[in-house]
Amino acid sequence: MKKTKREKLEAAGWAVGSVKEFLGLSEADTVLIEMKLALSRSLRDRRKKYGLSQVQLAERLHSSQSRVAKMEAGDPSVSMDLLVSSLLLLGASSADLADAIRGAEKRTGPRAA
Amino acid sequence: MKKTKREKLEAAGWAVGSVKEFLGLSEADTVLIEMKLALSRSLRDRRKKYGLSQVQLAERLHSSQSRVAKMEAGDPSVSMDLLVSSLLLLGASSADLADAIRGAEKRTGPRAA
DNA sequence: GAACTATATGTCACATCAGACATATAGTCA
DNA sequence: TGACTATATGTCTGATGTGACATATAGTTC
Repeated sequence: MKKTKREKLEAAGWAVGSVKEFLGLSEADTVLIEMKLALSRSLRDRRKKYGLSQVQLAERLHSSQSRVAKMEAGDPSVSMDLLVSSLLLLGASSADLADAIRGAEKRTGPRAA
Repeated sequence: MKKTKREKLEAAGWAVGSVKEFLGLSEADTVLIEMKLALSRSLRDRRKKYGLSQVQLAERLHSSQSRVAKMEAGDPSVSMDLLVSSLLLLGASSADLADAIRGAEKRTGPRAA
């Protein structure tokens, strides 16, 4: 079964080195976390840029100070949806979000691939 | 966090740019939906590019065919986290995701990612 | 020191999302 | 026709995210 699936994959055009993307679940997880952290930093930067406290931002988001703190801390209980919608409510454009996300590739050491 | 029925209508409609005014969606809500739709399209494109069925993709994501269908349909029950992590498992890079997201504003027709 | 502000952390009830399953629809082919 | 494949849709239950609250920590001003 698995052999068949893999054969189909490679026959469909997967580069040999890229097939590991399917198997490397933890690698995808890492990139996802990096993306969230990038959005977290972007949120904090944007909040400070407008001179808002976490409480003031929470009011604007109809949320709470503790959740804003967790958003900025990259807490696992914060979803990407919440981060993105919060950034949008702070005036970010989709291009701004794209910029924040673009550099979030996984980093395994001092050098980035 | 108010959504659900609006998103359901919108996801079913596909005339996103005009639905915003029809339903009176906020700009942030609209952009978030557009971003999710952009990721949905990107997921479908990527799956087809590798010649996978929804069932085959579901197996690799450790998910189900119905959820893959909902992801690609832009169903409101699908989170951005799920879309992004699925794309990452399909080999997308953070730069790929940035590209998909960047054009998600003021879009009125389909486009490949 | 007290009082005040800003941020962080832990917990909880409730809402939302997840995978799974059944089933419906649509297209293909013998 | 019927069998087969791919995709879509509805719903259930367990898992996860959310806002709210209490409380802790840190810095500032008096």
